[in-house]
Amino acid sequence: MVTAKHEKRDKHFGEWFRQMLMDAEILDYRYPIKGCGVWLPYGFKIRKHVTQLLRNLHDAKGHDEVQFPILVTEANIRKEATHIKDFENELFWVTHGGSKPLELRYALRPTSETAMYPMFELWIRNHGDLPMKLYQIGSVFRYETKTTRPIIRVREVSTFKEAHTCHANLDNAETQIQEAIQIYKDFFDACGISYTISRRPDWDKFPGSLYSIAFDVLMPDGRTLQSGTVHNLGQNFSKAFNIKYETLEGNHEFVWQTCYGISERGIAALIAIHGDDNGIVLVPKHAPLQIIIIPIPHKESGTAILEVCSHIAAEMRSLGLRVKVDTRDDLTPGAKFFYWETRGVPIRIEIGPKDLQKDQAIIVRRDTFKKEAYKTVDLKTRLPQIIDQMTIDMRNKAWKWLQTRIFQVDNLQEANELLKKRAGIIEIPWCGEEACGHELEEHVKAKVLGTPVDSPKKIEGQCAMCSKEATSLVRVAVAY
RNA sequence: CGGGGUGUGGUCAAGUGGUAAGGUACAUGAUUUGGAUUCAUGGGACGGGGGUUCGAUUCCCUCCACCCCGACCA
Repeated sequence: MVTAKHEKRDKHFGEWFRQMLMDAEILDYRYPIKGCGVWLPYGFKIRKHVTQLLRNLHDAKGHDEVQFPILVTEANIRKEATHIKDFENELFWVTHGGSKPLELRYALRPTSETAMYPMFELWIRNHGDLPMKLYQIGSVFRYETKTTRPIIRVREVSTFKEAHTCHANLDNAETQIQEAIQIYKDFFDACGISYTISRRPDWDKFPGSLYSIAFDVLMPDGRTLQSGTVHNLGQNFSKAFNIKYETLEGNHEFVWQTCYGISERGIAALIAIHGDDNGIVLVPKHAPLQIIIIPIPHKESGTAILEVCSHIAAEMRSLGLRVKVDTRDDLTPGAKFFYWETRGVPIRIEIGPKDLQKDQAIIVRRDTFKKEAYKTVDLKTRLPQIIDQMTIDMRNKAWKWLQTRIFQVDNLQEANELLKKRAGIIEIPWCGEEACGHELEEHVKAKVLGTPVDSPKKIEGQCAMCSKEATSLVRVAVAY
């Protein structure tokens, strides 16, 4: 009997991940430009479900979807000083129109604040225009590093969902931050992805923000992937872009802003967290195909088997499930098992001559490979249950795994040893001083993720660096 | 951006200063079908540009792309 193995995934994660993208036909990264990849039909369908989930979550909280241009004027991109300072070295520039050099060059947006906010200035007139909550899903471009990795570190982020909100005061902006965090929690929970939420240290916050809160996903190789961020921008950008509103009293005030983003890294996390050595494993919600029915042909009863298969398929479809019967006659059933396992189809139904006799079907779960026989008449009620249970089990498994990879230590040596072997996320007492944070990063050669937001723990003891009284735990991990 | 490595059909991979094995995938036809059935037949490759040479896939330079380490970064 087949069981789920994670040997290759855990020991050679990079190689495994690339293999998955190609084998499961998610993304072809052989495009001739560094850091760019092509979403394949199957991968694009997964992407569509994921982006639709994001749309639903944002729409439900009163956000409106928009689409801004990719080109940004140089003047605008330079308006907020700290912002441009951080992005300067990562910009792609458009310098020519046809064969003529442009007098004013354009940048490809590395994120869309500087594309959107000049328009916000025009749109926002008075308190009635607030709050304004917009989002878009599109591409941003960053020319930043030699070490690109498909989906995980790219030069064209092709699935960048970014939301931008404007508010009348800081309190409302803070409330929005909480709503954003909840949206992202809902998102990752629906995907069955485990995560930590940390408040980034000041030296690592989004350029131009008051503070940043990040969702980090621990990958099987022990490195964290920053997969979602929520920023409180304060009035930094509204002052730079002159976004003002008229109050009830007739005064003109700068708006308070937030922004929060999530990218295709969410899909990378989805693949990495649930996948095994046989392929990817999709949460039923996002699977382009949720049930694959594989007939086991037989000389005499072959036609009858196919009839039962299509009957079951029709029944599943009437439940709103995405289902398909694999009728290809040039492949053996075994070959089909492998084919659909690679692509992560959550449920497999096998129907052969034996099952026909007993009026039953064999149900196999992709995550556990658990095989069970059910009466054909019961499928209609049992399959939705199995799918729900599978979703819950996958999420629980992800969280359970994460818990085993978070370590609380009180000294640098222990932290260093754990991080050296990429054990996971380390939590260590910290006084909150930047100098100690940098010392920590240098000592363990890893990145400070920040202080816990999800489970603020009471902390007694001393800063592992300076021995002063610790004010909080700080998380540190080797990051992507 | 610094250091190192690698580019041979879709993919994996031998080999050569005189145009190139094999596996797998693909196509066609048979045969099989409860975990990748077997056989036959077929098409398809030396990353781009420049140089050395009678001749370059092979040697040199360069560009592009990929991989590893570091820096930077979501």
